[in-house]
Amino acid sequence: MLTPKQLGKLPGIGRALRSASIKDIARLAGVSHSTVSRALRGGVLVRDETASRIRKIAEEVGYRPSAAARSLVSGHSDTIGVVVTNVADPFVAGVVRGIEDRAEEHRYAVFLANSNADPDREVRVVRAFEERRVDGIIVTSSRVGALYVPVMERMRVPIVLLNNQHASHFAHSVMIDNTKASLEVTRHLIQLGHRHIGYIGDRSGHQSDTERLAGYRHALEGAGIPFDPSLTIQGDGRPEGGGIAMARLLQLNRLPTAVFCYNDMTALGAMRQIRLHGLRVPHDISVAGFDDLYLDEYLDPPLTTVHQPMREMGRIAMQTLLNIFTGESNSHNVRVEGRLIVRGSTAAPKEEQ
Amino acid sequence: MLTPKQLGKLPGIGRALRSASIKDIARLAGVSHSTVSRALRGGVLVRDETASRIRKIAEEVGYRPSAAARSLVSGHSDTIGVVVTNVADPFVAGVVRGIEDRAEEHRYAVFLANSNADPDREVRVVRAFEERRVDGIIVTSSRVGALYVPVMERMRVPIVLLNNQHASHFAHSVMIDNTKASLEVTRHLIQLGHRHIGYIGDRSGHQSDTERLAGYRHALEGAGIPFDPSLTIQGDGRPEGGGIAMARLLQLNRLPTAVFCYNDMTALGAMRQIRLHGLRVPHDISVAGFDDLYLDEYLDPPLTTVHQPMREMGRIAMQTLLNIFTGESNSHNVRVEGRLIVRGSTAAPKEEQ
DNA sequence: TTGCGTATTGCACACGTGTGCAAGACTTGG
DNA sequence: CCAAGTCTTGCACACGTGTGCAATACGCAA
Repeated sequence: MLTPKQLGKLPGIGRALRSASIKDIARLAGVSHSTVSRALRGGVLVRDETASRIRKIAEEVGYRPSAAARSLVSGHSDTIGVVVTNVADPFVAGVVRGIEDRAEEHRYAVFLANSNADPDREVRVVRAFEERRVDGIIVTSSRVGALYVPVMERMRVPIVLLNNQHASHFAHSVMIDNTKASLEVTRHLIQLGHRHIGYIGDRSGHQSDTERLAGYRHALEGAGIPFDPSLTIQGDGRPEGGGIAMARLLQLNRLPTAVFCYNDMTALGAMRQIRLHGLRVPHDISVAGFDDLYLDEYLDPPLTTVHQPMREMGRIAMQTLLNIFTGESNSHNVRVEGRLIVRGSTAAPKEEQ
Repeated sequence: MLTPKQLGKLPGIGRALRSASIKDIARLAGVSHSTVSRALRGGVLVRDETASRIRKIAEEVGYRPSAAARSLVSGHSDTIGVVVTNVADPFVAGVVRGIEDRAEEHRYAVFLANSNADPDREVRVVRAFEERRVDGIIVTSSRVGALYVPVMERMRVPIVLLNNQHASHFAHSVMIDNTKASLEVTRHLIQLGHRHIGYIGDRSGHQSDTERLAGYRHALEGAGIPFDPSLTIQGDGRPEGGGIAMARLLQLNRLPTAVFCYNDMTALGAMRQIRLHGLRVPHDISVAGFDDLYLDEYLDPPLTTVHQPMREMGRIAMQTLLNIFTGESNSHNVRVEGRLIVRGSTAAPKEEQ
């Protein structure tokens, strides 16, 4: 152990105004800071005895290299930035977990920032990332993809979009195959015997909404069922909007016998609205969602949905950045497949009365 | 705009190997880098005309100050670290959102790291935070609070614990009043007429579990109902554990008429198990939870629970750090009150047969 | 002993930003 | 026209780490 006197050699360390630097260790070991740097990094150009002495002192003073100083000279920060609309959204939280998983494996630190779907805030967030010199950026579910183009030009920082709009303008993206998955859901409903199927979407203009609607229409078409615009209603991707939209569907003269919802949160609100109307799922109306949130199987009835591998998608997004860092690839556009999961919320329609 | 020739004066900028620094701007403006620094910071010691010329150039080259260089000299990073067990847990996600909200308001960046309840990983995470010189740390729901004591000693970094064990060993914490809230829940069940009430807890050893159990027992005591150990079963804080625990309660000779669950996730599993047994909530068994997750009111029946203001608790934790940074306070132990929310999952017990 | 090669270490500069001090330019008053 | 004061700017160093180059010390062969 170091004596208090030795510690006294380090001005400020005793009372810890700042943490120990390699210069402090150099002073204690009686060598130059260069030697300390080499001993703690490679150790190749330093005599074994000297190196181990230095390492011992470093251990004793609890030395931690300053990432800021290191990144200043190395040119990279070993840090990435993640912009999300809202971490409290369970889909987003799952994605973030996957990102962080893989980042931690490779010793990258993760900055997390909520945009709250507010463009001004998104601008501030991106500016903060620029100042912190993140090595890469991942953006989930943003509507303002265009915002990131100048950032890429200026910083030359790779940006991976995850389920974003306008992903095609970017070199890197991870997207779920919305059209195919919603085609499967709708086909499932058709196979059960439904021919009067509603669709509750997200706010208009969202690419994923457009694609899911396209899959729905494609399935109807394939089965020779005419598309009925009155059965397609906008929601907001949350239970509130799902409930309101469902209420409108329930005012139609001829009720749908099944409803496909943009996502599970929307389905949650729709199912509640159906219950409030005194109807039962799936006896009166079948309901299907999208995402496969953890809670789906605990609902009554459990929700039929599309499994979207959120955590895996987060991992892929981070892996894409890692591949770019190591130069293993220049362009990445990953298309992830969804998987239909049939549970109790969908069933054959009751007999026509 | 700058001509390509002017841009050529900046080696590497044209092809953007690194972003522009104040030295680059100084060269373009024909002044020293000190003048640029002053112009872009305060602007007080610089002639107006010079300052505006510099600002214009900075704008044109898309200058962003390097946080690393700045923090090296300033001694603070304007960054905090958040350690969570798992972001995908909706309670945790809510807290993180609150933290990030307030941090963004004050221009602090947030590092997020999952520990996955793995002590080794938690150690690595904290080491990474040390190297990045975070100005403060917030830890949620960790079981290894003791880990952070040496970190505080070494870095002198303020640490705020949120719903952690052993919070009493630390100067700063934000906790919900578990005992009082669970006392209220249990009293609510007693007032409905229940006298045979089960409790499904978290894994043993968790402080919050101990406190919630204490509130439960206290309420029973106050009503003159003897404590029956066979009605108290361990879960794991997740639906799976809640289901398994409930299955054991359902094997008792005399079934409980109500069950108070450690949290809503546990209640989710318990309710499902009750349905699988062919019984109904609340007709046969009432169920209450803890947390008030967004999905509670969309369940069938909607879940009676304790509202835990997760987002607000996150904000308070961040605010505590900010207060410490500005020297406004030295010690902070905030106790947040829960609020009983009665919904459809609790009702009077059916008539004794 | 001398010469040469190698192992070990220190010097000095770089990264980008901030700031105390001094020097120069300019203004104002007499 | 000169002196004193103010305004504006540059120099030089600091923060903590990394690294090319030179210097020194050591071992070994001739």
